[in-house]
Amino acid sequence: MTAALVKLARVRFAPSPTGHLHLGGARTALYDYLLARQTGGQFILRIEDTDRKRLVEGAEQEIMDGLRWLGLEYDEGPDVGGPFGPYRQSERKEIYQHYAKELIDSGHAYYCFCTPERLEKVRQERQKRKELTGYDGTCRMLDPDDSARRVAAGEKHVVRFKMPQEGSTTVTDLIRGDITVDNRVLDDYIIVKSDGLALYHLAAAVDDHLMQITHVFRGSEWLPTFPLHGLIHRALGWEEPAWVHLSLFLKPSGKGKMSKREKAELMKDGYSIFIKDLQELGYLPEAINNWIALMGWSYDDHTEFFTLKDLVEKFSLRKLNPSPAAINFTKFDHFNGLHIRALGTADLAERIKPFFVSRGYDADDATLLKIAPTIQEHIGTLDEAPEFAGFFFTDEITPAAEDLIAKGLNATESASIVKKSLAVLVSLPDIQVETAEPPMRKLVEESGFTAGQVFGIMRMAITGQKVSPPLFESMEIIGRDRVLVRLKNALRQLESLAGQE
RNA sequence: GCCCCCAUGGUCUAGCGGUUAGGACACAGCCCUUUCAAGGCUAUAACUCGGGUUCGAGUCCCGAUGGGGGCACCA
Repeated sequence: MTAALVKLARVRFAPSPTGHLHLGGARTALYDYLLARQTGGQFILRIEDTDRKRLVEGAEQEIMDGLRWLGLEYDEGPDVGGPFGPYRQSERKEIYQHYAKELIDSGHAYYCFCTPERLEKVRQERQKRKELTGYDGTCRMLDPDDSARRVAAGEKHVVRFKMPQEGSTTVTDLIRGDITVDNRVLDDYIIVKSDGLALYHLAAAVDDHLMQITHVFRGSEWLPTFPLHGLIHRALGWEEPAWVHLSLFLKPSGKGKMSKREKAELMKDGYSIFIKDLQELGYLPEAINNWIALMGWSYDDHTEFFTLKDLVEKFSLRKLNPSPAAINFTKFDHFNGLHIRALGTADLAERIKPFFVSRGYDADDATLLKIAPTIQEHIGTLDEAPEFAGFFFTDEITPAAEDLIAKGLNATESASIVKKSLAVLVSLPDIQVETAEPPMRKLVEESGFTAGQVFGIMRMAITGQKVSPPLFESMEIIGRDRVLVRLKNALRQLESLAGQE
């Protein structure tokens, strides 16, 4: 009901293609998507590739693939187009130059001819004297006409934003309120590099304005340059978007951001902060969305299970939390289990298929459909499916003889159990759960052994595993003939062991 | 060093001046049970510290401490 009153939001996710799409980026994109969908506005993907040196081959594609896999379809972007394109900053060079010129003409920016070497020297000297390390303002004093002539003559230059030298600047963050900074600590930031390409600060401001972005979600690492961004909009006479600085994700211990080495270490535990890895590790996009949505946002006391659709409905800027959050993979596992169990049978069957195939199993759809419900409550990630249920697709079940001996029994007793079970099963018209289970339970009662002992041996004989899906359901799927063969093999092994007793 | 942000159990969080400080994950125990799970129940566990304001502060203000982030012709 309020949605109709809310202005349609145009929200952008603006990653730079310098690496993998990770949890932090995914959460930003998720919030972007949620606000856009909730208000009936647009979700835009903009690639911030102004730094040509840091480009990583394939990164842009991975971002696009990742977003789609997560279900975060964008309405405008480099590969889908849109009315405000191009959506790659490297293709918008002239646009930025136009506005840089405008800033220079209006006295809000100036040309700077200082070399990187000189800058570095100044920085070091200032550091030694424990002064602010910002630009010393040498070119700020130059006569604009002179500067323009030097530029026209082809002299190498950058463009700097002219920061007010007195007073303070106040910018407003939606979740943190007003942030006021002394202008003296602000630098005359470079906004156009000597190669003519704009730096983030200018490019993002220009694009956000031109693309009519209403809300900017970004990481709180942008807080220090936040005043600059506000000032650029103001210098150009533009209304600022609503700024939302999201809290950072900390490593599981809560102490700092994850380092490169720690990211690699994580993989050993079956975790990763990269979306692509998570997909391969058998996590559901639904679970990722649910989990990261709750890291920095909350709904109410009791609901924590959310589908994407739920989130679109329930998301609110008001409930965003400014404090940093430690990544908790254990909770992620919990959410993944929840979402696996929420899947329909056919859906689950389809999703586990690639994991069987990649393990070399010839997994057919019909069988997959049958085993899906038997494993649904038992697996935490999709990639556990093959190790848990691979025995459905192979006849190479080779349990070790000793593993066929039930707890508290010897080989002779265990062999007799198998023999009796075999006799019961052979006598049955079929091996359906309803047919096989009652007589087998009767056998347990009459034999004096425990259910655990009898079914334990059968489980090992039939599945080759100590842990498996429910026994009778598994037997039905495997089929009578194959079950009998596996039982007979087990009997043979046990008898040979019994002979040695 | 300078600047900025943050602060409720181990972790994610609810709380928006008066609550037995609520929930979730994890952990422990119990129930269910042919394994592993799932599910149900129970338990342990928190307002960083110090000053104010107020009849009354986890909640408002100031300071300290701690944690995080930033100080590039990267984003």
